[in-house]
Amino acid sequence: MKPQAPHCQSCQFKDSSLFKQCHIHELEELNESKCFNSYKKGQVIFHEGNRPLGIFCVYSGKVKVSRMGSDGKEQIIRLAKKGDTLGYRSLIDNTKYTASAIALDETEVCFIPAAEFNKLVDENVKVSTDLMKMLARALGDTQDKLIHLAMKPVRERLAEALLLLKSTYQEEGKTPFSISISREDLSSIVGTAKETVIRFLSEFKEDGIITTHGSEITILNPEKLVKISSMYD
Amino acid sequence: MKPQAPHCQSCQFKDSSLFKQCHIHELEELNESKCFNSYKKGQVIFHEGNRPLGIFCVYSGKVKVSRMGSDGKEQIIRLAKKGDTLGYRSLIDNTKYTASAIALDETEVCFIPAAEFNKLVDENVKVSTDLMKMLARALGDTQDKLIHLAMKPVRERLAEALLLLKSTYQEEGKTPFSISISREDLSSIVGTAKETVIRFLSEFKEDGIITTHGSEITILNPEKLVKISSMYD
DNA sequence: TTCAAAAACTGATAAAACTCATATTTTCCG
DNA sequence: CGGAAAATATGAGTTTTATCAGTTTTTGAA
Repeated sequence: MKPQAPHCQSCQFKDSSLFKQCHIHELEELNESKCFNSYKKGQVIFHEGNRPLGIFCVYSGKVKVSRMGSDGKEQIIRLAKKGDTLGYRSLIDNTKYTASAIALDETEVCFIPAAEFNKLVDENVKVSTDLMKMLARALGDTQDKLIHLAMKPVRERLAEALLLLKSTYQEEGKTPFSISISREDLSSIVGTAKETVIRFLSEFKEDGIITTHGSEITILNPEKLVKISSMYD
Repeated sequence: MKPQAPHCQSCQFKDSSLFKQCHIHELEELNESKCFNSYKKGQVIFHEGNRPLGIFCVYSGKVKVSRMGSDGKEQIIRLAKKGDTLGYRSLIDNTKYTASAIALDETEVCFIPAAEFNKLVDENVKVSTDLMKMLARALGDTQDKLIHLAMKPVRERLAEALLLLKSTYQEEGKTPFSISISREDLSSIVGTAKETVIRFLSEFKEDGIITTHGSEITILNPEKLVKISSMYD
């Protein structure tokens, strides 16, 4: 029933992923060494503290990358979607994973062993340049998150988080945008308590900005969210 | 009176900076194109919103990299010391500076034009590999900051900030560590209000962990700071 | 369909940190 | 050295957000 992984040469992300600059023979080699895997909602793709053995390419689904505090509180560092690369930072830095990657949906992922990845980066300058730009962009994004966490109140950060979910996961033309996400996960993106998230979501509902059905949130008025999120920019 | 910049070939950081893997002829070329500058305390080295024209190498002094909120609140993203590279993220990402670099002391900096930097990165794989690792490490550091900001209370973050200052700026053998830093800057590292910083510093003083003379803070008991900073790790 | 578990929601209270006001000390310029 | 400006320090009161306790709704499996 589950769709098999296509060959890298015919992968729908071959022209948009980190490997878009690869030659055909490189894609073939990639295809030989890669390993396809499925994860159910909640399953761990890689775990904080483990040594990276390669990198991951998301083929379908949604993934959260997050760290746990000792008090059980979770902070989501990044959201990944199909076509995204996971786990490259630790591999390059040659350190253990500092965060875990967990499937938010039924998710399919290709694993590329470190040896193959390193070979590719060494041999293809275009790939290594793209990788560098990816790192630079990720660094910029993380700095933005840091700034907003430090400077914006929860209401604005929540508005921003909803817009992030929309810009990350909205499919072409599917309007209005809807997503099923637990209040707990949402609070881990925003960096606050789940009750606080719920309260502000209720406020957004009263203002007609969103509606909810269970854990499903529908964004009716993204413009208002933009206005709220950038109140102090 | 001011010491002149030495040639890159005999720079004291030639074996520890980003350019440690350069050949002699590359260092010579670097030396030709570089431009040496001095900055007084408070002077801007590069400014948020401007386009990067190259990268900076700190030769002496201390630099803060920070962003301003519209309400005038500042968040310090990074502290740089002699031997460190500045402004590379924006250049690689080909975006405007998202933060400003400001001298915290009398500071000397070499500027390397983008063309020269890019040429070097293109031609010397070792340099580009090191640059990639630098980005990966910076990303890891920033993620750590994000997590701590989200999860740790101010008291712990302040202890951490003091340890960061110590690990960044303590000179070989100079014990106990002292640094002159405004409470305002310290609060911009921690991500809190300056009064809050002052209150916890007073507490640390009462506990004999630090002493202060004006804006000079001396760390008497770093071990206690470690204990405080990792209370919930 | 039903029921139990999980998740969403609501309210009350407490804690952490911010703001504002003001006193005191330090800095540094003339 | 003197004095004004800046920075540090402290106190009181307020705001924001967290925590805890409980209710209602949703979900998913028997």
